Amino acid sequence: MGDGYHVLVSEHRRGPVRSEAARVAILDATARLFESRGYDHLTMEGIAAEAHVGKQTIYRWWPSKGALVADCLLEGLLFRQGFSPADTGDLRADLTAWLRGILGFVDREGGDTMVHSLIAAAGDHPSVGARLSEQLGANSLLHARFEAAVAAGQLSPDRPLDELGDALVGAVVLRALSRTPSDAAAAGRLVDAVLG
Amino acid sequence: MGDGYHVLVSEHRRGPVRSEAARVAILDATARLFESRGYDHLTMEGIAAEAHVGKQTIYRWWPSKGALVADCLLEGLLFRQGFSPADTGDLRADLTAWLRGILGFVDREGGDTMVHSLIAAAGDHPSVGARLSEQLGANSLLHARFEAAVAAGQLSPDRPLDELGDALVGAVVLRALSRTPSDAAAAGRLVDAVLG
Amino acid sequence: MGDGYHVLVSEHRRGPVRSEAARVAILDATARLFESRGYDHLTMEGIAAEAHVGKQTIYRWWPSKGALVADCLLEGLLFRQGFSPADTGDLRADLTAWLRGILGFVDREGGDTMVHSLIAAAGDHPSVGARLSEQLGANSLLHARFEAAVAAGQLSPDRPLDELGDALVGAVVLRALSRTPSDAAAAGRLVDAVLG
Amino acid sequence: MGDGYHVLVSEHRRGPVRSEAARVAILDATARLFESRGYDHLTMEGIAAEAHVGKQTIYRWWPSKGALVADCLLEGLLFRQGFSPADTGDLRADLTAWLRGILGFVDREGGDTMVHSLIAAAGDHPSVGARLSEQLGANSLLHARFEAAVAAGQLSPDRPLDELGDALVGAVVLRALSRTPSDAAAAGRLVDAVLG
DNA sequence: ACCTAACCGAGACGGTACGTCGCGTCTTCCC
DNA sequence: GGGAAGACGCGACGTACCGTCTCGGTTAGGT
Repeated sequence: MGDGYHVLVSEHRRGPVRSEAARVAILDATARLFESRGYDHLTMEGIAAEAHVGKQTIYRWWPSKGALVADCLLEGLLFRQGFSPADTGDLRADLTAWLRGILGFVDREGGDTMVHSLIAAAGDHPSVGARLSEQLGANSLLHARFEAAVAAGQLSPDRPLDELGDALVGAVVLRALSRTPSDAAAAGRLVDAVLG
Repeated sequence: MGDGYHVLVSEHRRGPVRSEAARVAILDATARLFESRGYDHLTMEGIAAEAHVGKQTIYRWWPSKGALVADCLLEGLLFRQGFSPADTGDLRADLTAWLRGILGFVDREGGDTMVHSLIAAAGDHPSVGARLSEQLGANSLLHARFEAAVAAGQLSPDRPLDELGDALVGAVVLRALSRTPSDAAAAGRLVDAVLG
Repeated sequence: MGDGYHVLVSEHRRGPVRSEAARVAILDATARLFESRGYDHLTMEGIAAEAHVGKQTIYRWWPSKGALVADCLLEGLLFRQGFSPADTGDLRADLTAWLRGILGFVDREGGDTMVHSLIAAAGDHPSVGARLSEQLGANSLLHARFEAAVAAGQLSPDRPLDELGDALVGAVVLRALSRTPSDAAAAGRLVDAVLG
Repeated sequence: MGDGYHVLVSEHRRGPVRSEAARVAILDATARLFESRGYDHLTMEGIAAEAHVGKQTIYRWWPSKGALVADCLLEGLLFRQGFSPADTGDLRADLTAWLRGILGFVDREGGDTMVHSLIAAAGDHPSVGARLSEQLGANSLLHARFEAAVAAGQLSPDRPLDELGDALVGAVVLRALSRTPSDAAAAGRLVDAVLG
C-alpha cells in the first residue's frame, strides 16, 4: 500500500525493476509543486522537469495528474496537517475547537488554496475526495470521537455517525467553495446546527 | 439582474454601447456547451465559435471561464432544475424527500457531471460556489422551510438555520466529490444526523 | 499637392470640412511611430491612439498604411535627410562622396532600419518606391549633376542618365536588402563600376 | 546544404532526433503557399496546416517566416527559374538579352509578386536578400560572364565586377519596387548606362 | 432658428493570426 | 526493459490588429 498507483504483482519479468528513486522523486516534485503553485498550475511537464525525470516515466506508472496527487496524499506528502478532535469529555466544546482549527486553516493564507486544490483534484480523481475528508479527520478520528460521545451518553446512539461527520466537513467544504470567510462564532454555530 | 459580469456604472462614455445580442449569444452558447460537454471540456474558443462571436468580445467582458459560468447561473441558464423542499407540515419527511431528490439527481446520469462541473467552476470563480448552494435551494427556499418549522415548533428557535442548510448541502457536495453512491436510506440518515 | 491622399475637389458639400488638425496629427503620429518603431511595427490602432484620433478618421482619408507613409514622405516628415551630390567639377569624386554619404547612412545605427522600412512600405504602396529613390537624390538632383557632367564633357551624351542613377541607387538598395556592410572603398568601386 | 536553419553541431544529445519528414513537409508547404499566395499572405498557421505539422515544430527550428523562406531558397524550392547570361562573345548583347529576360519576368503576371515577396522576405531575414541577387544570376553566373568579357578584352580589367552586377540587379529591383513598367528598350538603356 | 448631412473621438464588433503552453505519444540512446 | 531527454501532432490559450460599424457630440451649409 502506498507503493504508487500500479501495485507490482509478482509475475516475473526481464529487465530492470521499477526505479524507487524515480518514484520518490516524482511524488516529491508533485507535492512540492502542488503546495507552491496549486493544483491547476500543476503540470506533468513541470513535475518531470522538477523531478529530473522523463515524462514517459510518469505516464508509465500514473494515468493522470489526479492519480499522482492521490498518491501524494496516500504517502502523506501533502496536507501534512491533520486535524484530530480532542476528547475533553465535552463533545460540543471539542467539536467546536476542532472546527475552529479547520476553519482557521481554510481562512489563513494558503489554506483555501490548498483546499481548493484538493477539491479540484478530487474532481479529477475519485480517491482524492475520500482522502480529503479523511485528512480533515472525519472518517476515522471524528468517528471515534463520536463513538466516545455515544458511550458517554452525550450523543443519541441512533444518530448516524458517518453522516454527522459528512455534514460538518461538507459545510466546511461548502464554505471553502463559496469563499465565505468565517467569523469567530461560525464554528460554534455549525456545531449547534448539527448537535441541536 | 442579468446585467452581465460588468455592472455598468453610470459614468458616461462615448462610442458604441455593449452589444446585448453578443452578450446573450455568449451566455447561451456557454450554457449549451456546459450542459453538453461539461465544465472542463468547455473552451473559450468553442464558446466564441458557437456564439458566432470574436474571442476578444468574450475577454472584453469576462475575465475567465468561471465568471462566464457564474453569469449563466445568475441568468438561470444552467441547472434549470431547482430543488425546493415541500411543506407538508412534517419537517423531517420534507427534508428527506428534498434530499432524496437531490441525491437522485446527483447519482443519475449527467447529474454528477453537472455537480462536478459546478464544483470545478466554483474553484475558478467565487460566486459560482454561492450560486451552487443557492440553486440547491439552501439559501432561500430551505431557509424558509426551516423558519416554518421553527414557527410550527418542530425546530428549536436557537438552531442556526443557515448552518443547518450548509450542513445538508455540504454533505451532498462531499458525496459528489468522493463519488460515493447514495443508497436509498442515505437521505433519511443524513436528515437524522442533523435533526437528531 | 501634399494635401493628403484625397485631393479635395471643389464639389459643394454640406457639413464640416475636413479637419486639418486631425490630418496633421495623423501624419505626425505616423512619422513619429515610423521612425521609432519601423514600418512593420506601425499599426493603424497605434497611429490613431498616438494622434488622439478615431480610427475611422484615418480610414476615411487613407486606404492603407502604405498610403499614409507615402503622404508622410510627400510632406517631408520622414527621412528628412536628403542626399544631394555636390558639383566640384569632378564627377567621379562627387559621385563617390555622395555614395559614401548614403552608404554611411545605411550602415549607421537606424539607417538600415529606415531603408528597410521604406522598402517594406514601397511593397505596400507604389508611390513610396518612387519617393524612396527621389529622397536618395536620384531622380532630380543626381540627374542635374549628370547633365552638368555631360555639359562639361565628362560624360558621353548618349549615356542614359536615368538608368545611370537607377543603377547606383539600385546597388545601394540591394546592399541594404542583403545587409551587406560596406567597406570604405565600396563607394569608389561602385562608381568605378558604372563610370568605367 | 539543405540542413535547415539550424546547423546540427556534433555535440551529442539524448532523445529523438529532428524529424526529416517534418522538415521537408514544412519547407514544401512553405514553397507551395509562397508561390500561390505571396509572401504577405503566407502564415505560420497556414504552413503548419498545409504541412500537417504542429506550429511548435515550425517555431522549434525557425525563428520567423523570413528564415523559413530563406531556407526554401537555399533548397531551391522557390524561384526555380534561374537567369543565366549566355556567352555569344558579345557582352553587350548577352547582358541585354539577360536583362530583357529578367525585366520580362518581373513585368509578367506573377513575376512582380514574386519579386515583391522576395523583397519583403529579405526585409525579414538577412540571407534572403543575398539569395535574391544570387538567383538573379548576379553573384556567380554574371560574374563568370564578366570574367569572360575581361578575358576577351571587352571589359577593362580594373572594373569591379561584383559592383557591376549589383548595379544591374539593383536597377531591376528598384524598378520592381517602384513598379515602373519597362519598355522594350529599357534593357538596352540599362546596359548602356553601366557599360558606357 | 432649425434641420440635417458629414465630420469627429471613441471604441465594440466579428475575424485572423500570432507565439506559447501543456497534453499524451513516440523515438532515440544509455544502463 | 526501465529511464532521461525531448521531438512530435495537436488543441487551447490570451493578445494584437484588422477593417467595419455604431454611438454621442459638433459643425456647417440649406431652408
